[in-house]
Amino acid sequence: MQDDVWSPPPVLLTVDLVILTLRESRLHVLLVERGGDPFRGMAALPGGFLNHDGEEILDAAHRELSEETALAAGWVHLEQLAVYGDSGRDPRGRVVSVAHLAIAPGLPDPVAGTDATDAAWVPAQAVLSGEVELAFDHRRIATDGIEHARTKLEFSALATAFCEESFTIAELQQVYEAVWGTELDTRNFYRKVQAAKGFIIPAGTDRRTTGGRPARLYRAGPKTVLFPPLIRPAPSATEENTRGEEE
Amino acid sequence: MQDDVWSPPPVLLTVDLVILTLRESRLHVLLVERGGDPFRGMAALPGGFLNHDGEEILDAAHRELSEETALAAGWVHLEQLAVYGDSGRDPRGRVVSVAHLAIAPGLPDPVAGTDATDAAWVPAQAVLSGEVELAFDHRRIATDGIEHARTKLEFSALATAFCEESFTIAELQQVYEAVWGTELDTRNFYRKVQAAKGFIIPAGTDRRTTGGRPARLYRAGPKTVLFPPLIRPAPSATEENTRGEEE
DNA sequence: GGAATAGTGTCTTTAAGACACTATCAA
DNA sequence: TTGATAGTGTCTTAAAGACACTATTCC
Repeated sequence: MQDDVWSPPPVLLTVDLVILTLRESRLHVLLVERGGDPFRGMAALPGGFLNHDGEEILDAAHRELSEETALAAGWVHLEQLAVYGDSGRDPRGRVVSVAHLAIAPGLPDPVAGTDATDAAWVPAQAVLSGEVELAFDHRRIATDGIEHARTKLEFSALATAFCEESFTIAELQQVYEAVWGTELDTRNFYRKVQAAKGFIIPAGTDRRTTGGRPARLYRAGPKTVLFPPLIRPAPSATEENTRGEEE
Repeated sequence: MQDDVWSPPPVLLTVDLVILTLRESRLHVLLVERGGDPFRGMAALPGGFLNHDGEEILDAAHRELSEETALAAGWVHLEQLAVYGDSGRDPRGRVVSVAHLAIAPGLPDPVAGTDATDAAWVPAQAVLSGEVELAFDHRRIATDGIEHARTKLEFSALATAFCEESFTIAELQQVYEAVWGTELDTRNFYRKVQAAKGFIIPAGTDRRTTGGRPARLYRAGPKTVLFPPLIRPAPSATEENTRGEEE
């Protein structure tokens, strides 16, 4: 079946990042303009090759993240999403990408990174709808990443990763509304976030004001698994995207 | 930052398989005995390198699966789990593994495959507990795979992948009990599987008998997403494994 | 009739959804 | 006092958990 001198085919590894944040109460993805071939000039997810043979994949993701966002490494949520390795996905050869999901509070305008001539926050909706074209299979990766975030919001405390260290319940609700692309009932939302013990805990006696009654401040609690979860409302058939439940 | 002639470090890609099945109403994992170095003679997950540069990752997983189980490719559930690429995980160098989860109905005793001198079904519990030692980081991969299956049973129709084409509700309950490692209330289970419309549908007028009242037969329905889901009971603190909910 | 397995019905509790009012601040 | 934002309470419905009996077959 295989030669005596057969040796496995090497591949090149990249990390690609779906970096999500909220800007003006809407979900945005960070995209870069590709500075080199292939797909020069086209929008793409930030990412790049491993630096050297010993670099850990997660370290590479952190490195790319800080190159693109100039962010303190400890403060953002970063997790592996999936591998994309179809043989035809990169014209340069066999390039396998480990996609990561990164989530951060409202970020400043990005700085141009090493491989990018330009970087910008783009509304997630523009990527999902196909209005913005992406290089490689990056639209698929971005779509998977956004869907992953939407699901994880239901069962984990991920939403707090979109917030500053302390935040109001109204701000937290805006996170859910922006990521899910729905509107939520304030009263039920208050009830549910407080029923999930350990999700958020009061942050001192601090308050903040913007004209009306001052809001209580909270910070992320110790629990990462929400119980009961905050199930997102089923999209009402007329929505933007229908969840595929049929086989 | 990088040389003019810098080029990205190549890595070797493997696929590893967490193959789950039910034997004697207990969850089992397929393990092989390694026939070559490193870890010669130690138990490991089935898997191997990509065959040639153009081979798709999923195809490689299917190939390894049929090499180990001699199974019709179309009948098993196979999905990507995650990537394991820590630089120290393989003494041969930088070997990155794409782990897959495979689930199949009760399988015959395995046939020895290409790289394996022996293969055997091992109770999942023996792997989770550490009673069986695995090569590389395969215990971690197997643990992640089992946990993935446990969670997916809650929200998807995955359980039917453990069953033959037609099955009884009692058999389906055994799947849940074996994978979760819990006992379930028969009456509530009947109610819940039937409340999840599209999960199972009656299979003709067929019945099967084993001494008592004949059972109705069902087959997998069109829905892959269960609503309402079948939430697994919270492990009661005294259980084998406690779910980490704290950070 | 008895053993064995299949299948169902009810009550209570928990959580979700829908819905409208009160509270606290600044100007 | 008005405008703005924060926060709460109730009723109804859906689903989970606990629990015990009836149904159909073979012997």
